[in-house]
Amino acid sequence: MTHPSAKTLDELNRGVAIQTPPNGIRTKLEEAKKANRPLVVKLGFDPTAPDLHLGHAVVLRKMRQFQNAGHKLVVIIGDFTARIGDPTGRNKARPPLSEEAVQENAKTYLDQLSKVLDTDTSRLEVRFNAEWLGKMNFTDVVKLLSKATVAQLLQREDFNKRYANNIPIGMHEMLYPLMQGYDSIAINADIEMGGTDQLFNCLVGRALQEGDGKPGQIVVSMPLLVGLDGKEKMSKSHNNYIGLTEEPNQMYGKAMSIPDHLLPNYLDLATDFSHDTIVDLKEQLGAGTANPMEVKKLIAENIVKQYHDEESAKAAAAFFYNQFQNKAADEKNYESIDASTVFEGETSINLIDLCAKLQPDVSRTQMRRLISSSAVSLNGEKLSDPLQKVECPKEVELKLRIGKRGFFALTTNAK
RNA sequence: GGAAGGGUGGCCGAGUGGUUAAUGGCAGCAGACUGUAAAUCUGCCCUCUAACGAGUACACAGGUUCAAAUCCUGUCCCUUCCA
Repeated sequence: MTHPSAKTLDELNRGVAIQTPPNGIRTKLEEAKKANRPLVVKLGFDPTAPDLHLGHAVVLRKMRQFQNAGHKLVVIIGDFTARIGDPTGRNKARPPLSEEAVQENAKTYLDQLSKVLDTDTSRLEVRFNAEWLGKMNFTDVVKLLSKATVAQLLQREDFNKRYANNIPIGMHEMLYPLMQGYDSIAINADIEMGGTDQLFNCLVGRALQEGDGKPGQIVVSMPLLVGLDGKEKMSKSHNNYIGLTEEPNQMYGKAMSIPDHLLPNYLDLATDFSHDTIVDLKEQLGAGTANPMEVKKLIAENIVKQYHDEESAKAAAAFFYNQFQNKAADEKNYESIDASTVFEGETSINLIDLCAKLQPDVSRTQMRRLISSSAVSLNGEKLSDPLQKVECPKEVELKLRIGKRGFFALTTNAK
């Protein structure tokens, strides 16, 4: 059990968007020290979306700091919610998850969490909320419901908005904050973590605990990370995310696609550079003395390093440079394809047939358009006629490029 | 149960009988340029076809018409108000 030194407190407070009540972290730390026990820090997950990304990592990294300070994390998998299913709007066919699927997802979570957190069971506990929510009978539920009013729930921004705009709000949706709040009672949470979008739900938890005659949890909200599109928050549904388990090259490339204006934001929320370095880089960006691209490269490499290792990060940086920045086409990395699988014995085939086979996901109509807009090149030479014949390679391999990211090398291995 | 409004391409959103595969915006893709898969500009953006062209598409099922996303009937779904 470490003592809440000024340094620890400082670290824990840094980067937090909102903590309720103010100075709550300090209060809790002191409480814990007095009682000589670790704090219980809670974070909830929906078990239906097992892809964690850098946005989640903002919260996770803060939680890691709590771990380092000797406190205990409880990750709650909302399997009960998933069991009910969500009949809202378009996603009608979202079947309730089976017991096995939930377990499987939980395992996936743990794998991903290990990228940031210490997953030693003495430091991190995983609980399923069906454990307590599943046991409640209707009397319990109604009792829980009586703790909140419709007006209170309508204060939540998205409910409020939807109500004002005639967009449906399911009763069960209004129940979610209460269920989530009840989780806090069940595990005696001292602190609940989340993005600022979770503030409302977390506060409900605090209120419920107090209504239950227990000390209310502190709510620690981390800023939301803006996604690669530079607009929406990072999320799977906007497809603007970098997943924690993505391959180094992809991670690096995606990081290079963040808009320039987001750089300071990413320095703060996604890198583990020292505070001084971050301040320095931000200053240089502001003053225009640093090239945004170079800073972006630093960020990209740092991100890959965090979720893989130093070596992969360097390799990814080199790969990116070679593949996309280097003008010389020769040394790029091509996916090796056995020509016979494409040519199937023919000595030559149409360009469009060739491309269609290499990228079967793209419809032929689309491929035709791609070729016409000169997105395809063969051995460095742009081709724009879909019907152009391509000879089956013999000794020398064919280097075919489709769009920015399709690199294929056709070779004849046989014979 | 009653009344009113609504369901359009990945999303938002025009269109209320006829060059409408359907304006516009967002997202996506490509090209140019560059400082990167940033920014900016340009083009593309249902499928099949070498092409002429054809096939699907405006909740679903029918109907009227030379012609329907657009009119009629029924069904399903959503929203609001009243009970």
